[in-house]
Amino acid sequence: MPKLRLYNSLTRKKEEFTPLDPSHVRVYACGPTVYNYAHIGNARMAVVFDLLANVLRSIYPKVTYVSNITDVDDKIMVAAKESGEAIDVITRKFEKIYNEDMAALGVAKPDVQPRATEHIPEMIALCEALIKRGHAYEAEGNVLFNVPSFAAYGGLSGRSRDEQIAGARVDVAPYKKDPADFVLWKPSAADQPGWDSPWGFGRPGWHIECSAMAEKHLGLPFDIHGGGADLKFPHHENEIAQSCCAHGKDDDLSAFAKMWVHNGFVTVGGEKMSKSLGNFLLVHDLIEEFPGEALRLTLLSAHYRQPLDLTKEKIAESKRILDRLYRTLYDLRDVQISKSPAVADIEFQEALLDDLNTPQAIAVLNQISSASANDAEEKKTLLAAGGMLGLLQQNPAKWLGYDVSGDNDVEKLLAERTEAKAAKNFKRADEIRDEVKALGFTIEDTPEGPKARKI
RNA sequence: GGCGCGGUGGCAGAAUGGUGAUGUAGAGGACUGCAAAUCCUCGUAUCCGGGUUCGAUUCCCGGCCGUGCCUCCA
Repeated sequence: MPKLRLYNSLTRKKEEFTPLDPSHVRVYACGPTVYNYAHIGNARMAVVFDLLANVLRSIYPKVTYVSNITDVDDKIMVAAKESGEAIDVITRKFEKIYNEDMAALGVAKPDVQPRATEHIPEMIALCEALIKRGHAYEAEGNVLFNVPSFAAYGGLSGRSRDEQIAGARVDVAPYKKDPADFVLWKPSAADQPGWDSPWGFGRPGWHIECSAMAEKHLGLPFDIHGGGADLKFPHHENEIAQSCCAHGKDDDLSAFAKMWVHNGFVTVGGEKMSKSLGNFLLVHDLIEEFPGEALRLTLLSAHYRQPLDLTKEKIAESKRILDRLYRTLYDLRDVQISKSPAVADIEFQEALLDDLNTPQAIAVLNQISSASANDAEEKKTLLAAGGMLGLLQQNPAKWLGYDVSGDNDVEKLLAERTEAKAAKNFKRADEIRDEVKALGFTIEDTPEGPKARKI
């Protein structure tokens, strides 16, 4: 069986992936907090783990991929106050938009997409377990995780306790036993979202929801936990602390998830997106301007751990690459193929199995597209390889804009131009080309006659 | 300040201790009435300085530059 190699953030090494249970691979990736339109950083995470799930499915019989929706968070409360909309209206709205936008990028919905608000009892149970084991304490309606109680804390991000304190710029709440302690549960005012708990009316802190949802839907330990690189600290560090300590695994960082996979950032203009710079790129806007598939290819054009600087020029270039690949498929449109094979191409597969080396995989895809020893093989392989990457599954004629049926004006002009050409009236033929262009089409003369293509 | 990542052709971007992929842009050519597409050809690309080595873009050390995390963040 082919083996996947993945860079494990926990060990800082590329490792061979060995599932805990080869008959059922379990993956969790931190999803979005739904209070605004998804930006391209959210999209990169979704595309990367969608691809990882595809690759795992190609070599293991069963894969469960869980990615959550965080629908309780102070940022959502702020957004609600600003817009005047109810919190659940906002979260449902942006959850829906998130899923629609990701679908436009060819991202399949995760096998399970749990909502934080539907796992409050599990979070409360985790808090209770942590208190019982002496890893958490109550103070003024808060439940706090006591960081010094977990000696292995900081192992994922490589931070010693001294460094954390030295680097801390946050005000330390007076009720904290230790400056590094973080909130598991906090009190809510009557007008804030909250749930009854042993510590009064309150709501979860930021990190506990992922611990609860991952455990509920995958069981512990599970195989791979993923997310954006910025989540490593403190979010993932704290997830590990909560989940390991709640189950008495005080000395084993991998008792929660065996491997940690982090995707790199998307930058705009060489800098991280931020509100102050005003350089946020939203998926919602980009897919108005470009096909979602072009954006997906752009997101896959750099290795997932590398930073990716996204520009519109780059998306446009991806579009041109897809044009060429779809043209290859269009040229093979009459070639009959049997069902696509599970393994597209050995080199292609090896590229992806080597820590999801998508640039290499795309290079192989290009080679397949230009080297055509056997048309049926070529078509089959392109479709299979493209499918693995979430690309090339559309109708080539439609993608290329050859589908002009029903446009009588264009068809009439094409016929007229054919006549003009037959009469060697090239002046008129060129005029018609301009007229058709004004209608939004370009004319391509082919052995089968002229074709209009939507620009 | 602490920790990390990166600097490869115009641009994007892999890989590698010994002929440096792939794409895109550009140039030339074939084909075409002209185009488009396709095909062929082309380009003095591994940040700088040391070290290890028969050999370094690759490994090590030191610079310089860029960027990220340390605070909400995918």
